Amino acid sequence: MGRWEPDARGRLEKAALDLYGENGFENTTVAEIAERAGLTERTFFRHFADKREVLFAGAGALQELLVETVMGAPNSTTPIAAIAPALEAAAARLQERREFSMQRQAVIAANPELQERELIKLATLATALADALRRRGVKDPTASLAAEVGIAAFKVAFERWIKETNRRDFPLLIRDSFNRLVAVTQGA
Amino acid sequence: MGRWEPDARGRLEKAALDLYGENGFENTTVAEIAERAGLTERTFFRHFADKREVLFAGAGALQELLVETVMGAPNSTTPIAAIAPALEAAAARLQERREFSMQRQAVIAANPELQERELIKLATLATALADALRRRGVKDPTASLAAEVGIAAFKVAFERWIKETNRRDFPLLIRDSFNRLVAVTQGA
DNA sequence: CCGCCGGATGTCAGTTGCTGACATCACTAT
DNA sequence: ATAGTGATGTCAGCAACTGACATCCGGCGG
Repeated sequence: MGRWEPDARGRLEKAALDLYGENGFENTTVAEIAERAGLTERTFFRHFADKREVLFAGAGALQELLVETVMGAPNSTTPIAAIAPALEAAAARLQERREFSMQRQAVIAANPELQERELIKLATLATALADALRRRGVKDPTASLAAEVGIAAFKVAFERWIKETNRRDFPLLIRDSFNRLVAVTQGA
Repeated sequence: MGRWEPDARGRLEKAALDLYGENGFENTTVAEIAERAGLTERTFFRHFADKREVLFAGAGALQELLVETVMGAPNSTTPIAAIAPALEAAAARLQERREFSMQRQAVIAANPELQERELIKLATLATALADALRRRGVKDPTASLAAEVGIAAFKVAFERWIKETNRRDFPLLIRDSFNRLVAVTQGA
């Protein structure tokens, strides 16, 4: 056995999510999170850049999944046809951890600071998507536009997935968003 | 003449923008801003919720403009056709204060915290747009989708407007974004 | 003309997020 | 054995933000 209990980072993530849920984000101090995880405040900040970031540790993996899926699409596909499957794959990934996703989203929905962080993470995903498209030869501003629109579709689908009582399939909601997207832009 | 120099709020806004530009957002303390404006730190926080908000005071007016323009569109218009002119009007408004808009954007571009705030302001605009559409009888998720897509088009056009050396007309860039949008979603 | 009230500002103390510098201590490679 | 490495602890300090209370001018009723 090592010198310390293993998975300090994971303990901090769990303690933070639980405390944010129990007492709210604002009423939770970093010292409390660290204490529940059996660590010190200073150590928390060695693992996470700030008090919010602890909820967004998984964003990197999601970005990789998106980019890999886009890059793996057949060469002939249009930008949207390359992006949509990537977003569906990401949705499936989130659906695998439904409990966690919902607990996390409830915390975020209750606090504007956390919403800010979520938005910049989504914007980062959009940038990564646009980058992937450009590497596939798509020119700007088409690449940026397709990426931003894709993320917009994702946002709307995600909100529906969370809000609806009869839990529909998340990737299916993504597909539905894209279908409606076509209809909406037709009527311009 | 009043008891104090007039327009304390305006002085704070100008002092903040200048100092953020001169020394960077992080290297500027609220005490410095207040001092330059001839006020105290406490007074700064009475006018603005936090250190970032001082750069986003105009967001409310922009939102009103958007909503009013959407509500003023003819009854028969499609969601996108109602939104696009609103965004063009907003673009025109920003273009009127080109100097200010650019100075402000340079400061925001240099700091992630400010980008977060900008993103949540844009998200608020999207919510307001969706709300306006719903009041015009557009159902969800079409309303949310149209609003989010509209903001996406705005973001891309704004970035182009700022970046390009040969300053093109901002509302025209908005229109161009929407046109490309149709093409991109066709190819799904 | 007097005194009271209201609103914008100032003063002060306190909490909390976050950082830099340095210490500790098991584990590991030589 | 000894030195080095990496994760953690300790401590001091800055700056963002807040609540409580004081101040002070202007207006307004009497």
